[in-house]
Amino acid sequence: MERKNRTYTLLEDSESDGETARERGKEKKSKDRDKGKKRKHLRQKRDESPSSSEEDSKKRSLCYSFNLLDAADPQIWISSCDGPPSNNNIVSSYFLQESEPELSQAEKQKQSLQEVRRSLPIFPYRQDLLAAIRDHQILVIEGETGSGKTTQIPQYLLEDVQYKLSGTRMKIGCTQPRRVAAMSVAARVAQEMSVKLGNEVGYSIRFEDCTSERTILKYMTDGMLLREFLTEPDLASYSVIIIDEAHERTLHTDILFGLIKDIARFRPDLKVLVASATLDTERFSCFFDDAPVFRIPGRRFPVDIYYTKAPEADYLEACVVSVLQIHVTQPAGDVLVFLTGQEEIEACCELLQERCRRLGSKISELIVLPIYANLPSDMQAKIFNPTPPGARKVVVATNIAETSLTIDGIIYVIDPGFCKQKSYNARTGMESLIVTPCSRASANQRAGRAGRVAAGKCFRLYTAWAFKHEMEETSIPEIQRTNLGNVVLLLKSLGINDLIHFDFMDPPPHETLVLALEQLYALGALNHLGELTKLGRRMAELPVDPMLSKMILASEHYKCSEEILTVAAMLSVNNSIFYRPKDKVVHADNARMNFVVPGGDHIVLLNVYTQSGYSTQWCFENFIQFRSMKRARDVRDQLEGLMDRIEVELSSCSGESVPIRKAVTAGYFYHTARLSKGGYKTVKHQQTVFVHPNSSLFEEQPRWMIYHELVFTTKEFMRQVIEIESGWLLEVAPHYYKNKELEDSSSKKMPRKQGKAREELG
DNA sequence: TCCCGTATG
Repeated sequence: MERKNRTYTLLEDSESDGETARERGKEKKSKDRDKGKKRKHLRQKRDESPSSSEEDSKKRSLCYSFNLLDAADPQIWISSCDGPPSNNNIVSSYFLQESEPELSQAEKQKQSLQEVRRSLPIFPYRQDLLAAIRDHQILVIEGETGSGKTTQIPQYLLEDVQYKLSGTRMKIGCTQPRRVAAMSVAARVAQEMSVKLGNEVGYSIRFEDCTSERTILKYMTDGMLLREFLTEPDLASYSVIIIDEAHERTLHTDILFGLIKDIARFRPDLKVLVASATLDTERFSCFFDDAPVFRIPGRRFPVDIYYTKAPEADYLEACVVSVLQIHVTQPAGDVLVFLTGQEEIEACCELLQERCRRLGSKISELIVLPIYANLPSDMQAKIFNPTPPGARKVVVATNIAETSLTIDGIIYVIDPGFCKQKSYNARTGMESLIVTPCSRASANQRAGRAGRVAAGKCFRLYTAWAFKHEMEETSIPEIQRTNLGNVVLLLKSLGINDLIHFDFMDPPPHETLVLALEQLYALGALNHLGELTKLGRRMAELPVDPMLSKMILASEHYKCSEEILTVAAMLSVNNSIFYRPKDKVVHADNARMNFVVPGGDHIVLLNVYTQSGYSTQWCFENFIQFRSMKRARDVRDQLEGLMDRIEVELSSCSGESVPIRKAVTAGYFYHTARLSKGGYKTVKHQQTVFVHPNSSLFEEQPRWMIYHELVFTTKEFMRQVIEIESGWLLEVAPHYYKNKELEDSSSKKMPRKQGKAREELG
């Protein structure tokens, strides 16, 4: 195993920081805590022969980490315990991986665990790290994957004498971007500390709080800590907050940055650690008032990087050929191919299988396996099966394999350099998902996947020039690519009124904030001064988007809260409820048609939920994603549990459609479209939009519709629509709609099928 | 006429 030289660097600029922090501390003690204040395509050409490029000056050698313990890198994936094993969420567990069949003495096991701990790259830095944490309130930790930072730093703190002596024992909180990471890391640390998971060491994720009063170390998702701000705006029960995987720049992590930087000012006793992979640590340091950076190396095997000599036009074909070349010319080792989505992956797998069939016995066995988030779990699990001797495994993946899961045995990575990226246009309120060149950081992450178990090779299907000049250094942070309605409501409820001047590390587009504020005002969540109303406060209690929240609150008036809770839960997973594999499109579409009822897609979703048998078998037969159904049930249960708090009584309209659609309208009146020549026009922006072909109303043409979301793919599509009557708009939002707006001036000529759906409703 | 990259509360 090759290791990079261990270098210890502690960048220090702010000599007076400790001083001022202490002074602030004195100030704080004398005053009451003021909680109210808180608040190009890269044209590509494949190398003729990847292995023959020794002389190629473009060949690079990078080192990447070998990772046993990092949060983002689960090594073994097993089915979760609850429910049938085949179709559940896959859950990782270091715990099971570590437990050996021979039941030797617990003592012996404990010893070997401590040996493993001492062998981690971070171990030699233990004392310096503790000293740095003692001397600085905020510390940026640059730790490569596999350094052990996620599991070890909290333990070092807990073992440290200083920490033990520092008065009241308060919690250490450590955030992770993903649920599985929070769970598996907590399990690992509990094992290392010989405590029961949920006692001293626990985790907190949505739907699952595995902590107790004894918990002093809590791993959690970043979104969960954000929610905790609502009940504890100064995080008083924490003495240390660790923001892990900060480089991923998730929406929630970015908001946490601003909030934590703020509370750190009047809580000098709070220690903040921002842990990130290499890259960007200077930016974190800069944002946190020049906080020092502490560097820890990781463990890694070298990965040779190969580029193409010229751009390649057809990267799918290039992938297929590259895989086959590796298979024929390279020593044993599995291959990981990064593509952008389900369709590409299915096409690639088909091509590979077809060519292998044609080559027949001339080549050894090639096992081709797809993986993407929407693939049913039992099919996902196949990628973790060990490759039989003599065969080679090829995993064709989306960027799910970039951070969310790790496959053992990968030696070769093929990277065409693209990914699908969501963007949000605040002027139209439209989302789009577009294939774009990925960032250099992303490309390096992909390459690193080849160097986990041994030295590896990464074949980049673009030129070294393109890598250097056409790719961005890092990806655009999520906060700049997404609708912020939810975030704005949360910040408002934390008492942060001036969002335009909120301390964002990378501020979102101005229009995004303005649209979010505008919509919250229209919903009645904000008054004309931009302050939260009573309604707004109730809306903020629910972990859903503002319009959905308003819809739920409105359902009380229409006596259909039971149904609306279901609709809300189903909408929150709607993009993946119907399973539609390419080879069974007809069957899948027929199965879906069986659920169609009049009124629109929301009513269809309600119908699916009502009819759904809680079994994998039922889901399989009806082309429904079991995982999504399970999630919908979880969301619904959670929301139902919150109804008390927001004072909504549970009631049912026995599935009658009009009250349900009126409640939806009360939340989504901003999303109205009216029939016009050649499609629909949104009422507020006069934008031409179309009914999505998957909609139950695709062939109907009701005059007025409410859409759940607007997405641009090949056209401007409304996804999830219901039919409404224009009069309802005046009923639910008289402050927003004028009678004049709703007059039908343009519809002298009625389209063929107009009104059909309504007749059926009776 | 479709196409859902990945997460999260």
